[in-house]
Amino acid sequence: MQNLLHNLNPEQLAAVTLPAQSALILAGAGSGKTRVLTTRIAWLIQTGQVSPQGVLAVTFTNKAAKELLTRLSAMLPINTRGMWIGTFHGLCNRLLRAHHRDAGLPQTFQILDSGDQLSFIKRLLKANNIDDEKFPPKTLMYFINSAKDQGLRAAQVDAYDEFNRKLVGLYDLYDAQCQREGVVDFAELLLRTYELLSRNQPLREHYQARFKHILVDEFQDTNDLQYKWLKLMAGAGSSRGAAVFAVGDDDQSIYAFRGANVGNMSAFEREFEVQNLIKLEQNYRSHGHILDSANILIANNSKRLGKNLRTDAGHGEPVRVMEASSDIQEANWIIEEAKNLIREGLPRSEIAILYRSNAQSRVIEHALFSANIPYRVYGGQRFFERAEIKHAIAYLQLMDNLHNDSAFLRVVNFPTRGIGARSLEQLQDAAKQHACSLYAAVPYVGGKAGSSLAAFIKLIEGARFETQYLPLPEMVQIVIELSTLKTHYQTEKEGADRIENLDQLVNAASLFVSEEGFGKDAPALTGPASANTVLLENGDGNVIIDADAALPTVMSPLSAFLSHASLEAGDNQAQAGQDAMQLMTVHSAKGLEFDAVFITGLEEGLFPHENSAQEESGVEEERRLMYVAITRARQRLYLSFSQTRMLHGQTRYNMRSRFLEELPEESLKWLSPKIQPQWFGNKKSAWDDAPAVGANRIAQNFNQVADANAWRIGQGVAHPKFGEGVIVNIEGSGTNARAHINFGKFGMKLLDLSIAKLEKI
DNA sequence: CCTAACGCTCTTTTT
DNA sequence: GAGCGTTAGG
Repeated sequence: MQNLLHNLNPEQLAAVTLPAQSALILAGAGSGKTRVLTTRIAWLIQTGQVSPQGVLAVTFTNKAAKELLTRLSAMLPINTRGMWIGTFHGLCNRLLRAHHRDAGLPQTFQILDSGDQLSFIKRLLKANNIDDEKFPPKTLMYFINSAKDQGLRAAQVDAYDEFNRKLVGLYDLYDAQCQREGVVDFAELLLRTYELLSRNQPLREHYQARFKHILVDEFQDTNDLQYKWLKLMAGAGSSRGAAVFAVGDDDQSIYAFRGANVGNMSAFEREFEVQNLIKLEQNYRSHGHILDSANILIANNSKRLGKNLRTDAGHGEPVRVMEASSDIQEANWIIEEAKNLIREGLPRSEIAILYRSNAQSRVIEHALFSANIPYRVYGGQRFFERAEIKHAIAYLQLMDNLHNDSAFLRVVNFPTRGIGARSLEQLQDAAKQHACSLYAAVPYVGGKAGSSLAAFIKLIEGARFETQYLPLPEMVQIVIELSTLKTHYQTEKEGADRIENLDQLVNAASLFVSEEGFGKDAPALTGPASANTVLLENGDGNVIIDADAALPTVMSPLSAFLSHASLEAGDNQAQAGQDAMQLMTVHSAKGLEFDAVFITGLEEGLFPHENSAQEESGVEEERRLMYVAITRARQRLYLSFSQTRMLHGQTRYNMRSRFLEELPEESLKWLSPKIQPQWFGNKKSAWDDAPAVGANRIAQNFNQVADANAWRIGQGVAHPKFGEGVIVNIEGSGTNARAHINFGKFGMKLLDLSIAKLEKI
């Protein structure tokens, strides 16, 4: 135990050894958050305060869960199997598998990833003759997901107008169709579990009694439903409730756009009667100038719990700032600086290039490629999202659940077997008429022996029969062959990579079987009974099976593998292993750290992003994003922006980011001359002072590119409706040019210069 | 029924 | 500029 607590600083020590009460740990960037979390669990177990079975630790990503588990097994000589450590979704999946009957789900229910969900919705709209111009699939998807993320069923959503009433109706239809097909989206995993536990008292009490300590990572990222879920799981309010140990950083809350609610932190303090609030403010990562920049930047945010990072490291190098004339020049500059760093002895993998949006990576990649520097881009397509893998998985899904229409439609004519749109339309009509799945509807549409559809059914049935007693990897192998996916890609000229990936899928299945404890001889389609299964009597004399840690107790290897494929989309790293520079969005950099970091594209409209600039809360989230970006750096930090940039095939002329003005002068070193733009006189908003713009360099630069008659930044204009205003920014060129114009009391407008009736004044 | 050409959109992302 | 979805033609 001595060495467990060894080397913790006083705050960390205090957090790790807190009594069994709910606690909120405000853990700043680089303050040893994961260390505290793992040591806390190890300490609780080692001191006998809790058994491994009594621990529930929740994370957001599989990566974080895995890291928790590995670091924990290094600390503790015990089997970690008894502990429940996983993502919200992974844990809910386990619960729903074990209690599928109580949750009203088929045993082989399948999980829709976001791509699946979108095509599911498109299909729903088409089947119900809904105009997808008026109700775009993405809008509906967002509507449904955010309702579920708040814990609301269709009936509970407040429909305040005609449009919303329609959306609610579609939400209801959507849920019904999911139920019919035996599929569940990500948010549903949580909502279903929440409803299951709130309705089923014996079950709820069983789990509440079991988990004495609940630990939550990245608490600032929880949404409303996850918070309610935690309250239920912990038995909040009851005297025997679990101790919830929540670790988070409100300054790193960057996922509000997908439902995360930082307000959960203060709600937690209140509702869990938190007596122990501990701030971890000692930073072990960054040099002084970098940390000062982060602290001073984030101080511009109004809604904060308040926290200031400090370091014992010296000031270190100043933060270097560069203005480039174009995005291409920006990329070339980055590469020159990176070469210097590499020459100084930095490994390439310790240099990261961050950007706000993925579209920015192309120019940088091109420059790196020309310079012959190995690099790795994060955030590309994941393994399980590749088309060929999705197809193979769909065959398996269909075999596991014949009513999964999404899977049916994906592969019924792939590879092509002469089943076209017309036959499928008929089939869909028949399915609707008989209220059954597409698979079951085949006999109704002349699925006579010999027809293409009948042949397809025969294929699926044959595959089921042939593989029913085979271990999972063989099963996958055979399905890839029988489906003719392999031969299809063999005849395709670019198919070699795809075949390689299909082989990888068989490997993934083997790996999954050995890692998740599915014996190689276990039958693939039926779940084996297990000695680990815990049986309990509930009040009605019914039996509750505790969903214990090992998946084999509650589901078949195939179902488990399919869940795995949806819940863990797999690595998206290209050529791992090589010492390569790291390219990624700021979002995906969260949780990582590097010796040297480049933050690129620091321009108004890009970072902060224009879609976030409308509301103050949007700008504050962008600022937190910038804070996350800065705090990734250990020793060197470079900031860059460009006068011109190609975006969506058009040249844009952006002002430099307001965030640059918010950094401490004394920590910065400008590598290019710093031109003082007049519109940054105050810190409210970059737009506010726009009318004061006179001749400035960006405008001049714009004039060099465009012809003399063109509109220019700073030009005063008159509009028939909005009156007098001034051009603040121009994007695009020629007939596509649009301008941000500040019309004073009418506010900022974005007008098409070739359409709007504007006069120069 | 299948392929090629056009036209629209377009943050951030994990599960 | 690129990827997707729709439409026109083979």
